[in-house]
Amino acid sequence: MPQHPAFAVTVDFVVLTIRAGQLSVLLIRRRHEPFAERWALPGGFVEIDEDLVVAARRELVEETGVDLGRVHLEQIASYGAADRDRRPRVVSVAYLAVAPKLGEPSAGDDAAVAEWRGVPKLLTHADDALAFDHAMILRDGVERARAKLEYSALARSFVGPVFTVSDLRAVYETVWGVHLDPRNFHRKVTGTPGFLEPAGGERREGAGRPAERQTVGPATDLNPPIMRPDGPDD
Amino acid sequence: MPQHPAFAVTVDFVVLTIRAGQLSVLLIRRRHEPFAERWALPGGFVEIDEDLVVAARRELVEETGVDLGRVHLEQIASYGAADRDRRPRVVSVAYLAVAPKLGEPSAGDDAAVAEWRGVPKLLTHADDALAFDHAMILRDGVERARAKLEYSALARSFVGPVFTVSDLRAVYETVWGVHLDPRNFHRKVTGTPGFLEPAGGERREGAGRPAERQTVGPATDLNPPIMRPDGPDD
DNA sequence: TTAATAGTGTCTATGAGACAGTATGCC
DNA sequence: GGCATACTGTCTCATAGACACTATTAA
Repeated sequence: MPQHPAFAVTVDFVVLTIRAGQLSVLLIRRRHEPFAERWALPGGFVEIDEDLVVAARRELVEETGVDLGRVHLEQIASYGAADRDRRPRVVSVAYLAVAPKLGEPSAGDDAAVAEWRGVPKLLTHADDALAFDHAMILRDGVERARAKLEYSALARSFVGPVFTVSDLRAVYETVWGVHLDPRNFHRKVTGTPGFLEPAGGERREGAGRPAERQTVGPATDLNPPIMRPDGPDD
Repeated sequence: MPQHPAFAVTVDFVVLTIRAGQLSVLLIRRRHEPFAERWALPGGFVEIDEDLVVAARRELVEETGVDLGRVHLEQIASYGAADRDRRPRVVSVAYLAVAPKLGEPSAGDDAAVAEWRGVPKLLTHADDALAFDHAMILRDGVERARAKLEYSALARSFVGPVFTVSDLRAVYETVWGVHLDPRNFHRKVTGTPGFLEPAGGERREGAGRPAERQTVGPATDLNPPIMRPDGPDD
């Protein structure tokens, strides 16, 4: 039997949420080399007997204090180019989490700073701004989220348990960076069986007619999908 | 700085093609423990300075003699449950390849046998039939291929450089396990700009009017997609 | 001629996008 | 009242699915 080359395995997290009307990702500023003082996705080394997702959650808590409860979580991909890291060979498994507004992060462990950063601005210069190949991971994660809004019920993961159709529309508009017709959107989401359940009651917010409260229905897929318009328009 | 736990990293390949009118996957029968004599996806350990995709191609050639030229290739996901393997901790990165009819495989290296196996029958008892967690990997790979037929030009990867609309329809019918209306399918694929380019000339094959020869166009995405009918019907 | 496959045309139902109009709140 | 937001209805256009029909071959 051959000797197996010894790899280090890391997990990295793309945690997305919407803050201040902007698609945001949780970043840390690295305390140690390599890439000390550079911004990076939270993550770290997997223990030898630790499941990958467990490791990802642990590192997230250690570095940012953010505890993902039962939020949506899925694997993005693995990144293992032979020259991707300055240390001995590393393969990194990236995960995507989508959550409603979480608490403020608090830096800990290997992180000097932990905070939410706006995605649109970050993507324009991510290669310069982020450590390792985290720019690519971020792009893949954001694109995954954007794509899943089309054909899955992922959008509900960005809002709390009770929300309105407008809240949901804001998710689509924010993540896609487009403007959607409120009337057609309303007809679409309320007409998709199992996507929304009326929660009863209304919610007043500033001017205008109060919106009916909604909660999540059993549907996990949208069929037919909500088509994404061609490109950003705002 | 902490010591990094030493992982072994493997690559596994789900190579799909259509043989004898059936969606087929390339499997090997393992020569060595663990899971000696069991069927498995081709794959093996990644060298310490080797890119993941390079390793996957190398292992495929070593074990099956199949050399993927410029065929479609993408990562499926990584599989790293802490108890997934009997050996020291292993994380496996799985790749999907889709190719037109390749040569006959020839067993080599760690493989006692290498051959194409029909996917539908395999999926019904994959957990018993395949080593490690390769049943899950196979399912994920097949589902990825099925999904990508809808919105991408992946179907062309199952056929040679010159083909007919019927060939392409056979791909969809075989991979999805459904029957499609030949007339609507023809209208759909010929009406999607950039999907097909007439290659000139025709092809006679048994009875019936000869089909016009086609070759691949520049399009990589299908918009609107070709919708997959509800379920298998043959 | 018959059978088989390739390709075109036509009808209908569905749904997306545009947008008028109504309901109900705040100022 | 004026304005903003929520919600409903209506129109049009595009397209998927069903299927009639024509075209071209082999047997």
